[in-house]
Amino acid sequence: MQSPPAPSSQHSPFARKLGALVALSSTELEALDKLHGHRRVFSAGHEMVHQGQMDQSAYILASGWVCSYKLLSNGARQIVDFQIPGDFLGLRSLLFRTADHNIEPITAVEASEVLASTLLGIFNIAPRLATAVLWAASRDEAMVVEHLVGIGRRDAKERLAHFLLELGARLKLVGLGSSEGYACPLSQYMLADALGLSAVHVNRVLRELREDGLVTFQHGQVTFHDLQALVCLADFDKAYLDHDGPLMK
Amino acid sequence: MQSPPAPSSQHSPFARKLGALVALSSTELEALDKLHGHRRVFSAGHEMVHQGQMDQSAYILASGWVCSYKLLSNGARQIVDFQIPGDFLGLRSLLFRTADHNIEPITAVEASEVLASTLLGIFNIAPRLATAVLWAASRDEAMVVEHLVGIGRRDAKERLAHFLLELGARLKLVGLGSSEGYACPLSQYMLADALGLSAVHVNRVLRELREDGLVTFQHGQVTFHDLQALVCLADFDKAYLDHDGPLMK
DNA sequence: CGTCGGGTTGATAACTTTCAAATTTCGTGG
DNA sequence: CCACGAAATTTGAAAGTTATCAACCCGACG
Repeated sequence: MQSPPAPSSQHSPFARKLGALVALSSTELEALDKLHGHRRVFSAGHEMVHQGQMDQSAYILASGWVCSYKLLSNGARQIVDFQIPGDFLGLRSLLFRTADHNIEPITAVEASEVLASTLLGIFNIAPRLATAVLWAASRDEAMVVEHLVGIGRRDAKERLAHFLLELGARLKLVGLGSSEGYACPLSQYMLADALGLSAVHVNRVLRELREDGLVTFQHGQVTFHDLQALVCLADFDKAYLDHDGPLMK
Repeated sequence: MQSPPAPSSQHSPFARKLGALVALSSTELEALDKLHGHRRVFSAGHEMVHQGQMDQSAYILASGWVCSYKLLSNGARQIVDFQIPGDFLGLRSLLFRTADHNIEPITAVEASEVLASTLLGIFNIAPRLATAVLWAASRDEAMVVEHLVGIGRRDAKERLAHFLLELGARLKLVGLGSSEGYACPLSQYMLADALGLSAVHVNRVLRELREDGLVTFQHGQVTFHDLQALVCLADFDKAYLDHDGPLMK
């Protein structure tokens, strides 16, 4: 969509992402590379961060899928977002003293741990990176907002269509998907908890979408059969996902 | 809840808010005061920012209520958040080149306009303020997340109860409410668009809450009749709204 | 093999919306 | 100060969407 000036493929996907928002100097790029210190591995189902835990780290996802969710006292779960490779996760857990949500790997995961002290230290060395991270956080917030709009004002079919499209667009940005489709390790239960629906209903709606010849969600694979019609049904506009290049020189 | 060290009442409510997150030096406080340059007045119903507009300013609300919302192509509206005095609004519209949502005053409003150049300039002079604003933005995101959870996994009654409590807690923080209740200029239509319900249903649920002796929402006044029972019904935890004092010295 | 989690389907119940209409509130001009 | 019209609130009835419950199927895995 655009060509960020500095950060090239030799830098981390995360640096590339920030570089698309704020033009970064080589000093700043070096500072960013420091973030990728402690590479850690997690396996599916073993929580990385638990609601209420204190002094948590953040992570930059290198491979695998993760989900962030909250649990209610009635036992219900709301998944707030899924993270895919290249995503920064747990910023709020790091910034606030205590984590306000859970983070759990969906697949096996590799991630770089980012300590609070490291991140704040980097903001000292390269202050403009704080602005860059603010930008990135705002983009994440825009995603949550879109998610909110979907749950609040779209019916199940539109909502599911929108979700599959958004995920596709995000995966495409990091080279894990195309306009044909993408590999997707999510279960229908997870879709349900993300979309505020029951798993049974997700299943039915998925069938409708399939029978309409729009998308297919099977065997861990999402396939778009009629992308344009799907975009139209979902009223999907990917503007909030990618941007027009560095806004700050 | 806590006593922020530096910023006292002589500074703006916004400075006080940031001061609760990051200890601010006097230089930084002065820089913040620069934000309150152009005081502007808006009247109810006249949009401040429109979805798609470019190069918008942000605002710091001095008085009045504002709402941020998105419109869907099917005509539905989802209110993402209400802003009350002391709130910063339109950060995303400023950070991204083009606004991704509408902002509209609910009552007559006074606000200080913050130009993009001013804000970024201040980050240059006082880099730690960027971190402080990142903190503030994360707190806002936490609110949106809580909102998302409510719409996704709470039924109408819990959702409404939670909403009224959250609003009350926020107003209390800026001295506009107490545990008795607060003045509230919102219509039932606005509640509906915020909570993902129909106005008719909001009305019915409001009646139930009233008949249960929990809260009353009438004549522009919210009154808590049984706060504890309401908190229990809504599973309300205000942890995400206030914080434990400066996390960064 | 037998179990277990995920997917699928039908039947029924619950919650919420929509439509329609009556009632009340409130600002404005006479 | 009252009358009027617009907007907001309220209520009932019917329709629609989604959840819940229950059962069955299937493939992975120990």
